[in-house]
Amino acid sequence: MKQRIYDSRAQALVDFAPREAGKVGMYVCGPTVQSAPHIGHLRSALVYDQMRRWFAVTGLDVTLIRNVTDIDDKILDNARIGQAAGGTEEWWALAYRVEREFTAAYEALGVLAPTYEPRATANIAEMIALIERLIERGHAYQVGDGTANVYFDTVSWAAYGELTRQQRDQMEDAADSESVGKRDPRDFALWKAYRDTEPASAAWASPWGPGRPGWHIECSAMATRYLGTEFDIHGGGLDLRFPHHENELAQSRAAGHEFAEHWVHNGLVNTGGQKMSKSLGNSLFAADLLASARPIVLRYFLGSAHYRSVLEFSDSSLTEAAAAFERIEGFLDRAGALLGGEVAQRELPEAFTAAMLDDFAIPQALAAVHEAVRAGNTAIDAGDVDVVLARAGEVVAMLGVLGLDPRAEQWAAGSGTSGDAAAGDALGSLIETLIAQRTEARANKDFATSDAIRDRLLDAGIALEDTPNQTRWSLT
RNA sequence: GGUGGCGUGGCCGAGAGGAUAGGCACCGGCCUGCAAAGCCGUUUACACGGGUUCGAAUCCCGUCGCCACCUCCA
Repeated sequence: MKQRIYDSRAQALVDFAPREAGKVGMYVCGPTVQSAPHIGHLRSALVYDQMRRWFAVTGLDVTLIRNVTDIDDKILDNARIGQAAGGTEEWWALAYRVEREFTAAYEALGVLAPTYEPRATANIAEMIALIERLIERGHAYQVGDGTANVYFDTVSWAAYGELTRQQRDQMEDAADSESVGKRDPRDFALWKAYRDTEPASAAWASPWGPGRPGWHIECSAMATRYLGTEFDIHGGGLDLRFPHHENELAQSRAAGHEFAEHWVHNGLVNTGGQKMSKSLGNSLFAADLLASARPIVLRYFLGSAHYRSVLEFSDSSLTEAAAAFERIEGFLDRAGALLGGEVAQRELPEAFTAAMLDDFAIPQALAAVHEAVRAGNTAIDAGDVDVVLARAGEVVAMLGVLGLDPRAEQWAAGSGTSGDAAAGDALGSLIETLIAQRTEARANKDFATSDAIRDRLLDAGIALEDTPNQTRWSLT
């Protein structure tokens, strides 16, 4: 069975075959590091993380490039706002601080580091070279007023609009077209002239004069630098289809590069049926989410809708995701207790593989996980060790592919007892003592005492579960 | 005005011409001293109106509602 993937440009599911056998090159638009990461950023990163993990499972050597846009209007604006309020942070310090917040959030979620993470400011020379090439080929121009502004000439590129199937004359005009000397309202900035209201540190020398790059040119330059003029997959959020990706495609093709063979776009996150936005006050910041749920539960939640669908977030989302995920964890715990140790990974079930090959259908893959959990639980109740081994091994394998194995090193810090190991041991020892007292009380049919012990522990955040041979405890 | 998408049971969320997706919640049963966990089972669906078909949530037409994007000194 072949890998199927939905190509946004073709607007169809297509068979995916790497351009070069055994290898896949992916470029994903990373964040503009202007303010704190939110749930949408996390979802996007996770989508491509799970894609690249799956490609690796199928035997491909993945090169994943995810950029950091660290120079942009909003970064300069936010630094200016901070300084106006009495702060001292420079735009580049702000960008770097926010970049580290993103990295921390990605790591907390178990998003693997990309193969490389280029910064826009480290690729200015490549951008300038690309712009020069576009001017030479007649697809870009410096405005005639002597400023350093350079625009892409959309009229010169007949295929303009091919990604999103838009007709040039049907597009709304840009509001700024008159003031900056564009030949056509649809033309977009490749190089933005330095203005004296901006910090000198935000300007680079160029053949047209000091300035900084436009938004889109960076991705064309970086994708080409690290993946070549032709590569397999370009991804990003659905909101980037136009203008960002349309422009990237136009300028790259106009420069004579084949560029991305397939385009993929991940869906956005809604709350209360609305896109989240700062003006609505419904932003869901990564830091808050990571503080209100275990990271692995957040990761499970973010994978609970297909990557191209809108994902709805509500107050109960994380609670529900926790309940669902704890069901899986509970099975692994029970299976581990029965089998007396680590569960050896087995082959992936057919249904799981089929789901992943079908455009990364993770909700269906999770259904396969739950099927195995249910069958495994039944086998535990029946004492059928062989079946328990098989199902548990499959569950571990599937969770591994999705980056959701609760026993993985990644999650060690965020699970179980807080504090150091000694404190954990001391707590465990205390609990075991109380459990022993309760077991004795139960043996004497002194249920008032046994229930009191259980209630006290529950108040302290420790839940007890009686099994046929032992009483197990867990933190709630 | 243009482009793309969506409307599935209390909630989340798959599917896409012919059986039960899955999870959460709820209810009943089994198990348990009682719980918890687990297992079994019941209930509640495919926005609306037409059409095609032996058969439509799934295809076609229309209507309604909702969402995203439409170029960056916003």
